[in-house]
Amino acid sequence: MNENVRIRSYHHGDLRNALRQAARNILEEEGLGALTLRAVARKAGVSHAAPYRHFPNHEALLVELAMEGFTELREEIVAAGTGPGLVADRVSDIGGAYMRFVARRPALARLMFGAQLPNRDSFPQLGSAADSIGNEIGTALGDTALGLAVWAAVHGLAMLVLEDVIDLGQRRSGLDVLPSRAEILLRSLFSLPQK
Amino acid sequence: MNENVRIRSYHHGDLRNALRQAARNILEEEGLGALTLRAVARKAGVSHAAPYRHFPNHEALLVELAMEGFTELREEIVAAGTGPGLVADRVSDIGGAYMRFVARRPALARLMFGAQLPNRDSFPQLGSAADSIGNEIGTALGDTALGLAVWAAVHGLAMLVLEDVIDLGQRRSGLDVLPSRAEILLRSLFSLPQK
DNA sequence: GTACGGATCTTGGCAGTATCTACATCGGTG
DNA sequence: CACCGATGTAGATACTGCCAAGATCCGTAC
Repeated sequence: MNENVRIRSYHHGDLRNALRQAARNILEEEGLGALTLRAVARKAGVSHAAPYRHFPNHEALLVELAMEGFTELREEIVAAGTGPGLVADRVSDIGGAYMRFVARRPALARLMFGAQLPNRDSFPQLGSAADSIGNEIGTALGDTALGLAVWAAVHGLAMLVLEDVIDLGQRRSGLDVLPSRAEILLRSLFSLPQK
Repeated sequence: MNENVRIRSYHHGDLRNALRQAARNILEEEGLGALTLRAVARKAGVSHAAPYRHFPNHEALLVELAMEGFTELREEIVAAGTGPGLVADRVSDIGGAYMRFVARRPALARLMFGAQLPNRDSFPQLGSAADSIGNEIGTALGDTALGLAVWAAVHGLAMLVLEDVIDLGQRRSGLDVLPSRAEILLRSLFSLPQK
C-alpha cells in the first residue's frame, strides 16, 4: 500500500521495475554487450532465474528497453517539430533533436536500431513504435516523402558515427560534434543557407 | 604443389580459407547470430579449437569478413561512379549500387555496419577500409561534402530497411524494393527530376 | 635417409550465458 | 487460518569463447 517497497525479503515486491532500472544502468554504463539477464539479476540482487518471472526471455527485456527509447525519441522529435518557425527550420531542429538523442544515449540507440531485436512481424508493438517515429517526422514537416528523406539522412549520419564507420573530427568519439554536423548536413542537403 | 589440397588428413592443408568460406556460408544462410567459431569449425569439419590456429579470436574472424565486404562494396561504388554521365546521375547510380549491395548481402551489411566489430582505433585496417568507402563516393562525385551527404542519406535508408525499422511496401523484406526507393529518395533529396 | 623442431590439429576443461524444472516462500483470499 | 497461486531460488542442460596439454605431420638440417 505504500510506495516504499520492502527489500531484502524473499519476495522483492517490485522486481520488474528494479530489473528495468538495472538493465538501463548496465546499458548506459557498460554497453549493450554487458546487458545479460544474469548481470541484470545480479545488479537487482536476485537469483539468476528470477527475471524469468517477469520477462519470458532475454529478448523481451531488450524489447522493453527499446520501446522506452522509441517513446523518448518520439517525444523529443515532437517537441522539436512543433515550433512556430518555417518548415525549413524544423528540418534542422528535428535533425538536431535526433542527433542529440543518439549522442546522449548511444548504447540505447544501438539497441533500438541494431540487429538484437526481433522481427517487426513477431513483435508488432516494436514496429508500431518505430513507425510512430517516421509519422512524427512526416507530420511535423507536413510531407511524408520529405519526412522519410530527412529521417534517412539524419539516421544515416547518426549510425555512421555511432558505429564508428566515419570519424568526425578528433573529439572523444565523434558523438560530441554530431548535432552540429547534422545541421550542416541537413542545410547542405536541402539547400538552406548555413547559419 | 598442386591446387587440389588434400582433405581428411590430420592437417587440413588450407584451413584458413576453408574457415573463411564456411563463415561466409553461415553468415548468408543462417545470419550473424549463428556465426560462432564452433559452428564455423563444424562446417569446416575440424575440431572446435582448430580455428584458433588461424584467428586469434572470434572478433578477428568477423573483422576478416567485414574487410572483404568493404572491399567488395568499394569496388561496386567505383564501378557505379566512373560512368561518363553527369555528376547528378552518379548520385543515383552510386546510391543504387550501395542499396543493391545491402539487398544482396544483408547479413554481411549487418556485420560491417553493426556493433559487433571492434573500435576503429583498436583495428586500424577496419577504419581505413571504411574510410575508403567515403573517399570513393566523394571522389566519384567530385565533392567531399556532397559525398558525405549522399552517403549518409543512402546509408540511413539502407539501415532503416535492413534493421526492419521501416517497412517499404509489402514485399518479402523491404530489401527487394530498396534500390528503386533509393533512387526516388536521392532524386528527391537533390532536386533531380524523377525518371 | 633420418631425426628433429615447429606448425597444425585434437581432446579436455573452465567460465559464462540462456533457459528449463523442481522446490521454497510468501501474501492475499476463501 | 489454511491454502493456493505468484514470486523467488537452486540446480541442471546445452551452448559459447577461450586456454592448456598432447598428438600428428611436414619441411629442413645434418
